[in-house]
Amino acid sequence: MPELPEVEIVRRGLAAALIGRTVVSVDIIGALGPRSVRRHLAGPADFAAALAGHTVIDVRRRGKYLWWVLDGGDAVLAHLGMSGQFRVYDVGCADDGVSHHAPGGTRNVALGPHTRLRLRLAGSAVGTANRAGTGRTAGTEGTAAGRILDFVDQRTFGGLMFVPGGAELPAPIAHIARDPLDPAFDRVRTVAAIRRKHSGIKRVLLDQTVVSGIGNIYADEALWTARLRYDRPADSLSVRAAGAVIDATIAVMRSALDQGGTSFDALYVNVNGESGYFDRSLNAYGRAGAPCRRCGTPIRREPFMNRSSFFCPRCQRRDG
DNA sequence: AACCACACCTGTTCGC
DNA sequence: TGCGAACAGGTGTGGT
Repeated sequence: MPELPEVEIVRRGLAAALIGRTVVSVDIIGALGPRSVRRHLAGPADFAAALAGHTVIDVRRRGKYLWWVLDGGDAVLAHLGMSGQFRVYDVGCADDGVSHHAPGGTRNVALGPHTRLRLRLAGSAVGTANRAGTGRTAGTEGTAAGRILDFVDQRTFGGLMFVPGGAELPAPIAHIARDPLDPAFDRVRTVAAIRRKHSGIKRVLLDQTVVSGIGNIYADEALWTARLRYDRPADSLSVRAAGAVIDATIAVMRSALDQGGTSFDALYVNVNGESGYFDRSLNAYGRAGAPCRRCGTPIRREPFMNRSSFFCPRCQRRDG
């Protein structure tokens, strides 16, 4: 499931693939395609029309949301939900792609069963990638190349919307707190916010208005590292303990980022369809019955918030 | 105001 | 063999 590290991998892939490119067309695919733009209240046709003709100038992220900054200061806001993917394909010259034979204008890339949106982009990235000594000029590679961007989403929890004037921070996510990997993340304020909550610490870590980007997997991993059980009251934590939890989220998410993210199944892949490897490093999540890597006690799984919590019943304590 | 339960959604797996 | 239940879980909403 995509949490912050996975979304950041996708953001980097999108930045490389989209910046400097112009949206030529937007196709909304199949009966479920409109669901992927359901949060765009003006409707699918309006979404497609609003986006066409715009050039992408940046791709940014906050927590699990990412957005494309468009020329003119508008934005396309996206969330992967549980199973959303962006996939990038080069399809040769855009000019010879205008004779659309297959539905959706596909020339040589088949539509997958869960493809909800297909964008066609033209133009090439210009500018900063050009480095002295490479012997290449930025913009040469891929000039006039056509590129396809598919939004694929099996469970349709994800989606895109066009946000006028949303370049700096799209209004629909103004309530989302900064994430721990944000350079402007305020650790002191976040620790204080955590310690004001009477809920269990895991519930607080999953509250995107307190700190964003953390989902079920990395919450369990951070709590294992900090030796806290999921239901430990947040307002019972010392400043030091709450800080340790935050530091643990940072460490585990940075580590996952270094390994390309966590993949349990085909639901998370990068823009080239490749999986990450962090699942081999997990200490708690998905390890029910397996020995705790610290003390050997079998990891326990308990239902929690319509999902599962994994923890070591011996070295993760509810009481301080 | 703070907190909590639940709906939303599809494909896979499991038990009967 | 077939079928329904359980499960995966991030987010927004509405109720307490």
